[in-house]
Amino acid sequence: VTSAVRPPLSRTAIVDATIELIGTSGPEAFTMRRLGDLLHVDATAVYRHFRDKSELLHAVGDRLLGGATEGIDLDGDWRSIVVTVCSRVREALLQHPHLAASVRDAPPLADAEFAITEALLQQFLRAGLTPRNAALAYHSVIELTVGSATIDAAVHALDPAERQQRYQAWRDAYAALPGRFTASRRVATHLYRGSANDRFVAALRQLLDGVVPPS
Amino acid sequence: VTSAVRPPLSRTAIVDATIELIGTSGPEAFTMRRLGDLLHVDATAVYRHFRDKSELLHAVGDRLLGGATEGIDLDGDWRSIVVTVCSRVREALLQHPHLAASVRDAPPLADAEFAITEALLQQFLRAGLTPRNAALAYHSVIELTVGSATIDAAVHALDPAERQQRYQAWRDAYAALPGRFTASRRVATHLYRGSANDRFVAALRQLLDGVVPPS
DNA sequence: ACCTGAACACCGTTCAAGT
DNA sequence: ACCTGAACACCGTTCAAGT
Repeated sequence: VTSAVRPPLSRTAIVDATIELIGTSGPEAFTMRRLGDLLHVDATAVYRHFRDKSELLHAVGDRLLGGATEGIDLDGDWRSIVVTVCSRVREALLQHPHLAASVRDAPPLADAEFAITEALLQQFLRAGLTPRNAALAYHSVIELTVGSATIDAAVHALDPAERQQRYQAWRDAYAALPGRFTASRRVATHLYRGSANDRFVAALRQLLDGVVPPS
Repeated sequence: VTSAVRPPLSRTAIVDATIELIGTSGPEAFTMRRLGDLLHVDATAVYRHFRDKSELLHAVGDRLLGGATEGIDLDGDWRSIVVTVCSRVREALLQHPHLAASVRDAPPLADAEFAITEALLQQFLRAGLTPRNAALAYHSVIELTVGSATIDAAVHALDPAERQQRYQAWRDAYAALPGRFTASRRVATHLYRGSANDRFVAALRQLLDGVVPPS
């Protein structure tokens, strides 16, 4: 009997498997043992290729952020470009909340992060901001993007029906508040409406309007 | 020999101890076993008062966010009120970064979170927004606040000298990028300038300007 | 060179038993 | 009523041993 020849592990294969694991079963499903199972390898074999779990997550982070600046027409409307890049970053962070930790700990993650920063700063300069204000705008949009991803991450893992159910439960909670919470009761029905991504884009566009008032 | 009479555990005492544990040794030092040690009690005794770890963190979160809406003159300038409340929320999250996780998982945390939501929504309604737009504005400022806290948390834990050193290292990294990163090199010297809190306030004010264009 | 498998030092949590 | 302590089902990681 000839057994199937398994190619040796590689950093690339491990990163692929990690992303698959997170994608299918949610971020909390990622453990080294489960990763080993998926790779049909002992869990500890991964340690030959990555020093530890955080180094692996780092590599995953760079992979996921890698697509954020791909194939973008850098001469289009600057607002739209910023929205697209940030939406992609948010999407990548949503896939993997652990990623937010890597992002916050050491900004210059790797190539992907530099490319994102360059793209955003470029657009802010194109929009006519001074370098100083471009830097501020960059910090602002990144903060909003990371915050949106952080907040939405848990709900994002649910399937659509469960998600809507949870949003409804939250609306109900605000609607049921006692007397002194007049504003909450009045607004309750409008909270968590639409997709989280739409809310993010709306927020980002408003932020950009504050940065460069629309003419 | 009369042994010292230990008062029975209470939710309050457990929350106090948890905050102490996090405050002194960093958030990763918090485990149920260590909490038990600090309380001079078996780790599992806590389970009589809290269903599980996440419920305990929930209560801790509410305690820390409790001060965010205290003593605020709700008839002042609405922008300033929003900035103050959000700054306090950010400050609370910064002190205890792992709290951001509890915040994101289940918005209706408890009393403190309802009070914050009410205060913010109230101000947005005062500013003339429709309930629908007030809800959007609320989501926006919370996302920015959580994002700012998430990003700044790691650096915030450093002492000022180390912090400036790290910011300088990041500026240097961007300044040293190769040819095609023109925008990054041009803006590098302006990145991470001023205090993180000032950057946050600047971002928040710009967001508010986008929400309600200044007259 | 690359992987295995036992082992270590932890986790959160349950539950019968104690007082 | 409240807490203990053993136990369970996990973790990430190390390291000698295998091939």
